[in-house]
This record gives sequence, structure tokens and C-alpha cells, in this order.
Amino acid sequence: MKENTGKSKYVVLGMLARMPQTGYTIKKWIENEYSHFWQESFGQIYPTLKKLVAEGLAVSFEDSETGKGRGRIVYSITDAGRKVLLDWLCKEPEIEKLRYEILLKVSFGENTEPEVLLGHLDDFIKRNENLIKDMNGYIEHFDLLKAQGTDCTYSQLTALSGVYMYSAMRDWAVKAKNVISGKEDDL
Amino acid sequence: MKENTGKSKYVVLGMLARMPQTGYTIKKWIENEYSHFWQESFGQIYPTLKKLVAEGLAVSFEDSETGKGRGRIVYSITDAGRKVLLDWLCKEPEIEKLRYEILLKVSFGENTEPEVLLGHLDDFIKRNENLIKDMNGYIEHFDLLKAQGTDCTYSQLTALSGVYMYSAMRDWAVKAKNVISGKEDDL
DNA sequence: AATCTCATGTAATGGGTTACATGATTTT
DNA sequence: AAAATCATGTAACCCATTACATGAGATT
Repeated sequence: MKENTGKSKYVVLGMLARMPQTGYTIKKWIENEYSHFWQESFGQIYPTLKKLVAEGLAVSFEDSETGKGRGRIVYSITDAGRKVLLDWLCKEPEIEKLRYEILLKVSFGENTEPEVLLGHLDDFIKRNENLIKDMNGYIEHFDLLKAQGTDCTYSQLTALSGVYMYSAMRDWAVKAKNVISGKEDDL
Repeated sequence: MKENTGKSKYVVLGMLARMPQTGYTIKKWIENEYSHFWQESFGQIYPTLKKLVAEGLAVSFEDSETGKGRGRIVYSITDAGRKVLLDWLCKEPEIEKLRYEILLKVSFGENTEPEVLLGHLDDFIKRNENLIKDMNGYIEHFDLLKAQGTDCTYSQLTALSGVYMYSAMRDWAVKAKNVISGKEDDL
């Protein structure tokens, strides 16, 4: 039998380490604050939660009295779960495999008119600019929480990575536009 | 039946648009110059090539006289293939879904000692620094080709994106190290 | 002689998204 | 009353990697 190399397990475990919560809130959290470097679907989260319980890494209890939805299931991490999370944290992170479709299109740019790429790059710049704003919003939000005594240094650092990443891609796209449209010769 | 949303088809088509070549050389090319934004395995490339021929987007001929290996199969793009490639190039690129395991670990940093993350960040910085060197090497190489009259602006631009991307991640990691080790308070 | 690179291919497995099914509560 | 959000879950499908199988030629 093969070792499970999937990471969903650890993401869910990490989320439960923060606070006991439901599959739904885990999804929302990842969607909001992790989107620039991670994503998980319900199709991964719910089965993963069940597996965690089966392996003794989490426990669940049904929260029926609140009457929200059709019975929320709140999961909590166990000591065994914390140990598994810690072991994973200590292992060297795997090298990331990225897939930027826009870079693929740029690399095949000779097969089309420059205007096509310039259009894609414009959209890309706008998108990155909006994402930088979002990320800066999160950073400010974490500053507020910090002022109230909540430590969120690590979350703030990941938001900061978004600012760096999106800014770099925006700057590159601006440069690429100038080169493609002939405004600049040199890189 | 579902539309094929996979991109391997277009990558292979784009490679064939550059020059007729074998599955093996396509793989090597992607490995060398595309690794920072794309990757394909033989398990994808060879079946894709066969499908392209079946769909009339490429043609193949066996290159047995050279006697290299056990009969190379050289593929060329057809006019129909060029049309499919062009259509794809004009479509808006999909939003990239990235997965940075190191950012995941940083975000769960409160569950471990700072030293663990500092170690990961050190490795990450070194790795990015090497990649920046590689990318700058490619850019210089393309400058040489340019001086010889070969236009490779688009390939050079994708290499440049690597420099921007890796530099941003390196800079972020240096900042993160300073914040985690307490040398810096503010972001 | 052994190993590396060139070269092609398939099968098994794993990982992940999407679509679908269901239904209550909250907001408009 | 309708729409959005909260909430859980499964099945089908697709995408991709890995392992395996094969073998020639070049290099060490």
C-alpha cells in the first residue's frame, strides 16, 4: 500500500488545530485567506474529516440544538492529531509545481498577433492589482487583531506572501507589455 | 460528453508549432525551460501525441534511418492543429491555482517551534536563489541567440517571469525570517 | 562492464474537481 | 416568495504522476 502523499489531511488538521469547527467553515476559511496559495473542495474536505475521525486524529460531535442548517458537525483535533500535524510541519516542504496558463500563452506568442497577448496581460495586471488590495486588506485586518492582543503573525506573513507574489507578477506583466508593444527593447 | 479542459494538448501543440520533434524532446524542453510555470510527464505527452494525430492536428513519421534509440517518431503540426492552437491562445487564460506547501506550513506555524520554520525558510531562500541564477542564465542565452538573429522574445519573457517570481518569494522569505526571529516587528 | 542518455509506451493508482442530491435558515 | 447562505455528502469523471516494461547507443 502506498503512503498517502496528499496534503488535504494536514490542511484540515491545521484548521482544526486553530479551533474546533465544521467542514463548511474550513472550506470558507481556505477560500478567503488561503486562495493565493491553496484550495480545497468539499469533495476533499468531508471525506478527509471522516478519515481523520476513523484514524483517531479528530473527534466529531453533532451540534443540533442551535438548529442551524441540517445539523452541523463540529470536529476537534485530538492529541494524536496534533502529533501528526507536528511531524508533517517538521518535514521539508515539497517543491511546488505551478501552472500558469498565461505564461504558456506568452511562450507561444509567436503564433498570434501581439494584441492578443497584450489583452491577456491587461486582464492579468488588473486581476493582480485587485488581489494585492485584498491581501493588504487582510494584513490591516490582522494589524487590528494584533492591537487587540490576538497573535496572528503567521497568518499575516502568508497574506504578505500574496502581496509579494501578486506584485511581482503585475510588475512582470507591465514589463512584458512594454517589450511586446515595442516600447522597451531590453529586459 | 465533457469538453476536454486539460491543457497538455495545447502545450504539445505549441511545442510542435516551434518545430517538428519527438515526444522525448518535448519533455526535455518543458523540463528545462518551462519548469517554473509548467510540467508534463511522459504519461501525458505520448498519449496526447497519439490523440493529436487521431484528430488530424498533427502528423507523425518514423525516423528509423538515423538508428537512434528504437525508432524515433517525429511529429509535425498540421494547419488544423495551428488553428486549434490559435483559438486556444485567444481564449482568456484560466486563473491559476497554486499550491505552496511552505506557505501552508508557515500559516500553521503556531503549532511548532520557530526554528522549524526558519529552517524551511532557509532552504527555500537557497532554492530560489539558485533558480534565479538559472533563469538569468536562460535570459543571457536568449540574448546570445538574439544577437545571432533568432527572435526569442517570448521565451525570454517567460524566463524573466521566473526571475520576478523567484525573487519575490526569496524577498518574502527573508522578511518572514526576520519577523519570526523577532528582528523585525512590522510588515 | 556498467551506467547514462535517448526513446516509446501502458497500467495502476492517486488526487482533485464538478455535478448532483438534499434541505434548513436568513436575507432581500 | 425568492434568493442567498449555511450545511453535508456521494458518484462520476478527469487529470496527472509513478511504476513498469523494453531496448539501443554513447559514455565512463
